[in-house]
Amino acid sequence: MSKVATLPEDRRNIVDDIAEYLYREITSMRLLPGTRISETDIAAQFGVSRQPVRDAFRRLESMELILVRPKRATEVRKFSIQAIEKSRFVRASIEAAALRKAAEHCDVAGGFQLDSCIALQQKALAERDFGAFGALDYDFHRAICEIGRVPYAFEVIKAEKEKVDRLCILGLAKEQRMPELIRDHEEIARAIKAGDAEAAVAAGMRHLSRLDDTIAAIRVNSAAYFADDET
Amino acid sequence: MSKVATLPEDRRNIVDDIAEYLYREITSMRLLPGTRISETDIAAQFGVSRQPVRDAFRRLESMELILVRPKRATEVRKFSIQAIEKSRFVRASIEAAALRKAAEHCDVAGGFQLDSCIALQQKALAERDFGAFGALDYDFHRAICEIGRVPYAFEVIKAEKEKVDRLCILGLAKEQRMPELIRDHEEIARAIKAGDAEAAVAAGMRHLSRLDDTIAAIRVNSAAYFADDET
DNA sequence: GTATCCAAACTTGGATACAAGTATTGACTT
DNA sequence: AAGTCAATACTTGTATCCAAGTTTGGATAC
Repeated sequence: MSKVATLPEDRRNIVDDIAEYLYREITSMRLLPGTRISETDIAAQFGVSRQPVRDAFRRLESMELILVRPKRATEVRKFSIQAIEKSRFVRASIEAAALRKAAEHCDVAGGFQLDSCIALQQKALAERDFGAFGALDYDFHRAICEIGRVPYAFEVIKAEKEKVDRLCILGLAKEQRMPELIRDHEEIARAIKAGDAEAAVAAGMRHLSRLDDTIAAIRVNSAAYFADDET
Repeated sequence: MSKVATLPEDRRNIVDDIAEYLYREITSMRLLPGTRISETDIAAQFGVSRQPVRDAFRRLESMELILVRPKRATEVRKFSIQAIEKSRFVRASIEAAALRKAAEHCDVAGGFQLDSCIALQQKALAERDFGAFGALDYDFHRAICEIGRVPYAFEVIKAEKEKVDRLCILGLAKEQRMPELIRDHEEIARAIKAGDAEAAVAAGMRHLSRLDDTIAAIRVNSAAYFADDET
């Protein structure tokens, strides 16, 4: 009875807490790439032993967010040009496939879902609510996957997006680009609703490529956060 | 001096050994889905403490190969219909993008690389060397990624392929289908060399879809290895 | 003043001991 | 004989201790 209710919260280990904390610190760039972190320090900070911290480190290591160097030190992983390239290729490939599926399966309800995302996004921009704007961008891309009946595609997009989003925090003048992004969404929605897969993919790829020069600029301005070669 | 030489082998932890061992056991289906494995047992088997085994378990858990249930037991993860669908969608998406790139960038050397793979594969089939046949299939898809100048794409394909390959070990009559697969490869190579991206993608997708009925059959014949719902 | 070398402090890797929860098996009661 | 309950064995989670290697800083020799 009550066990069923207590189980979910009981499942949350110390490891989960620490891993989630570090994940947020790193992906929000409060912990910068190259920063050294110590199992002992984090353990003391949370008032636990090193063991759960160890497990949390292992989890973040498998997410490629930290670099554990045996007997040496553990540090927040720097950006890798190759990793970014791979991530962007994966996301573009998945997004293209999802767009084709969406153009194929879009119905009236789906079209309305896209339009409603865009309208809310225009509202958020007008109100300068940039947090909501980002969340709605999220929703738009998720809607595409749902319309295409490939909801799992968004899991991949989300994972790849988060990798690059950490990087983009370093960028400037994001607000100026938002109207452009909304126009992209409008174009994508139009193509999907028209069932024109190729136009949807073309618009989608153009949308994604807008990040390229931003990333290139960050790579120059924040070279210290980039690894020299892949380790 | 000698330190530099000893470091690479020193980097190999016990954790790596255990994780690799378990990985091979699971992906080769020597350890069947649902089999319960214990940290203590594996530790005794390797003559080490539970600590490195724990770390190895965490690594395999993040690869979704095992399911660690706190205080209960750890077992080899069963197949999930949803996970298979997702994996196949991801691979198809990446492969389609790689094929387009390959058709765009293929030169004489690239064409020769593809033809040589196919020739060797025909030889392997004639000699009934099925191990070599599988390895060459691997090489063919890697060659496509290299020709398309997206080598990292193969890392994704490889990861997704391994997930499904474990499943396909349960299938039967793989040899009968090999000539069909070679003809697919020939068609793909022809389209790539001709620079016809859409034909290459079409042939590639047809190639991948040959697994669909095999998987459907396995799902019926080996229902015990499939999870009821996603956990 | 500079370079070299050694020692101490800090890092993670691994082993052991204990804690907490679950499943199973046995005895006991009905 | 069947069902219930409790004890026991087994699971993973956490804490602590020791081992091994790297780095860093200071002392010493030149």
